[in-house]
Formats: sequence, C-alpha cells, structure tokens
Amino acid sequence: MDYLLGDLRRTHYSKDVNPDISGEEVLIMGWVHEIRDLGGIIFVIIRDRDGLVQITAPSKKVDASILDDLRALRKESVVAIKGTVQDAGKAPNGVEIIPAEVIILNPAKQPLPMDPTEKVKAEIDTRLNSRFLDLRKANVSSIFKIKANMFKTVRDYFYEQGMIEINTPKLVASATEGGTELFPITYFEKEAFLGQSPQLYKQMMMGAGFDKVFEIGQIFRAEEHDTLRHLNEAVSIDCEISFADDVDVMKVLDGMITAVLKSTKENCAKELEILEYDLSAIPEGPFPEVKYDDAVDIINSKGIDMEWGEDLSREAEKALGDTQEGFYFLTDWPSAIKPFYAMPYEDTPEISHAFDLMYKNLEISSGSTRVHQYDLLVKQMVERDLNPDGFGSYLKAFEYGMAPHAGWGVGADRLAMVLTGVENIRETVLFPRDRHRLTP
RNA sequence: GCCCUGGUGGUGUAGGGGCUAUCAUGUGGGCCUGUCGAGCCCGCGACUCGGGUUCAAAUCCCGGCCAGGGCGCCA
Repeated sequence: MDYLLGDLRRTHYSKDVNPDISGEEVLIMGWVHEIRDLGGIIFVIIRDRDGLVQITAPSKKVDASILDDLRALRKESVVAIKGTVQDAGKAPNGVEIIPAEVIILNPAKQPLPMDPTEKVKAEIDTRLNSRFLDLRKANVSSIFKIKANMFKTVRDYFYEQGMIEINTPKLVASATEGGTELFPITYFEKEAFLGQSPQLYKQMMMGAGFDKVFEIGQIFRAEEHDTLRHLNEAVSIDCEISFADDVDVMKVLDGMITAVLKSTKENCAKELEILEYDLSAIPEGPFPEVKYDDAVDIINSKGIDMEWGEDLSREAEKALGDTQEGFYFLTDWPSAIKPFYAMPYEDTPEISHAFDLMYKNLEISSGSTRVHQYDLLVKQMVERDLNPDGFGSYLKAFEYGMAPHAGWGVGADRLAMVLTGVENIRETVLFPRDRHRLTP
C-alpha cells in the first residue's frame, strides 16, 4: 500500500476499457463503487468520471496479497489498480480487469454521509450538505455535463454571430438600479454591492462602439424568495446588439436556444438517457409569439382574474404555460411593469418593445429594445421613482453618441432545468445559494 | 415574509402515552469461485431543542430551530 501518486499515471478511463484491448496491461484510477467478496472470487467495481469498470480477482489467478488488498478496500476510497484486461461475457460490459497491483491513494471514512450508489435515496438537503459525494452519481454529474455543453454551444453561437465576449464588474457602487434587493458589502471605506445584472455595463459597451457583446457571468439578488426556480446567486447569459431592435434580438435568442437544443441532443445523448429525459419532445424554434394583450385574454378565459397592466401571477403563468407546447415569446408588455431602459412604442407609449421568453410557465429570458435617448431615459427613471443622480456614469454614456440597441438576458440555470428536465433549480447548480444555504 | 406538512440509527423509513422502538440500506466481523440491488450468519447504530401536561412523553400541548412543498417578493 502506498498513499502517494508518485510515477503512477492513469492509462485508461473506464470507458476506454473494452474487449478490443483484451490482454493489455492498464492502470485505472477512480473511486471504489462496490465490493462483492464471494470468498474464492472478489469483484470490485471502480468508478471514474465516465462510468464503471469491473475488477475481477479469482483466487486461482491472483496472489493472496492482492486478495487481501481488495478485502481492505472501503467504499468510495480512491484507488489505482494495475491489471490485465480480459474479455469476459459474464462481466457487466463484457470486459473486466484482472488485478496485479492495488494502491489505495486515499481511503474513505465510514460510514458515508450518504450513499452514492443510491440504494437508499437521500433528500436534497442531505445531498447538498455532502454535494461532493452527491456529484459522484452519474445522474447528477450528467446535469453538469449537459450544462457545460450548453455554455460551449452558447459561446460558439455568439462567436459565429460576430459577438465580442466581455466581463463586467460584479462589485458595483449603485444601489438604485431598480426594485430588486442587492447584497451590500464593504469596499474599503465605501459602501458597495454585488451586481444584480450586467445590464447597465453592456449598454455602455454599445456607447463604446463594440456593436455586439455577450457575457456569461454570475448575478446576485438579495430577494427572500423560496421557490424551486429562484436562487440568490445565478448565472446569466447576456447579450446586447447595436443598430438592432427587439425583433432582431429575439431572432438571435431564438437561434441560440435552438442551437442549444440541437447540440444537447447531439452531444449529450448518454446523459439524457441517464436522466431518462426526452428532450426531443421540446419543439425547436422559431418559437411562437403571444402578445401580452392576448395572454391576458387567455388567462381570463381560464377563469383566473387578471387586469391589463398587471404582471403575471404564478397561477397566471401556469395557466398560460399550459396552452403552450414549449418555448414561446411573450411580447408587447405594458411599459409600466418593465424597467426604465425598455423602449416604449412611439404611437402607443403605454406598451413597450419588451419581451420575455417563456418555457411553459417558466421565465427563461427577458429583453427589449433599449432607450438610447438621454432625455427619454431620464424621464422613464423619474416615472419609476428612481433618482437619475445615482446613474451618473451610466447616463453619461448616452450623452456622447449612443447607438440604438437591443438585448436580453437568459437565466442559464433555468435553461439548464429545461435541458435536463429537473424541477428544482438547485439541481442545476453545483453549490447553490438560496435563502437559507450559504455552504458548502 | 405568509400558509401547509414534517423532524425517529450514517441514509431512507414504520410506529404513535408505559414493554428490548419496526424495516431496509449502511457499518464491523464471519461464511461462500461469476457477482452485477449478490446471498447467508452474528454484532453495531436513532426518537430536533426548550418548556408544559402526566405516576409515566419519541408519542399530547406551547415555543424555538431546521427541512420539504405552495404562495408572495423577483429592475
């Protein structure tokens, strides 16, 4: 037994051990998934990132010292095992490894805080408390493989569209962006906050002449919400495009979501199978549009009271979502319930060039044509009881040549819910931050 | 923040004023040469906290804390 890695290096992942390399010597590294000691033969299942592989140790073929080493293993210990690949019809994947050397790299304490093999399922709270163990499960890690593919697809899509990736500050001075609560922090001798959105910065980049930008980054909101679809720290996919309006950016969004749906089906078939989720049931774009006016009628026709001008209640969202197959745009919102930077229609200013992208009853994105005229922007702030003095550095960008522009932001974790079929947003975040959870 | 429900071994549960607190999984040990939710034998391990009612509370009552679900909040 040796606890140091030394010169040991993995030669194969579990997925690379197959009957084609029968007879080869391999060195695998991973976690002890299961041990089945039948006396004269011992089976040990080793798990790595990609799956499982069986170690088979018949007493006739393997030294007694190796059998002792295998018997000393405990579940979830980290091991390196050297051995010979053998074609075996009786083994799980038609292949097994006859061990020649067993090295425990790090033993796992017993009993475990939860069972990664899920013979007994643990509750979400228990799982999150031992998230590192929870993430060893294939159905949990699949969510994050799908999410990684989602981000890669989004980036590829944006770069193909000629967009420039940016990073904006998450430490901000303004507490006055709007209605959402911010997390206050101390910034040397000043008060500061964690950023709720890159909105103002990406708009300033339109004044900087970057034309098309996107950002994938964390956002922080100090709302005391307690639901399956809200977190206090989330990831937002934001884009902003100059010389474009709401219709243009809806097309970009439509294209991005469709690209993500396609690539998930193409690249993550194994993960979707592990999750037992049929993504092909979700229609790809172009997505239908429902005007706010019509949505109000639909909702009222379902027996739910809703006045024109109100935001949708949860009940209303559900009723409307039930009438839709999957993704749809909700357009032409009342200006009063949209933020100050949303552009009102010229002839009917009570309605704005603002849209949401919904997936059934879940809001995935919201966006709009933005107000690029300084005076109108100030007017809309005042109408919403915001003090323009608090927006000095933002407003300045609108005084010296601001391109007309439009954009949107997508809740990445919510989009991941749609791609994986999970119902709790906490499942789509490695270490979620909600009203009550700040660890791990 | 409001409403509902709950808190029993490491995990997941049954029970519901008094008896050795149920079962599964786990865990420690033993047996077993083809396991794959392995099997068999033996052992280990628990009633959220505080207060109250009672001869007696894990069980009933009150409060706290924590969790799950629903709603609200969510530029």
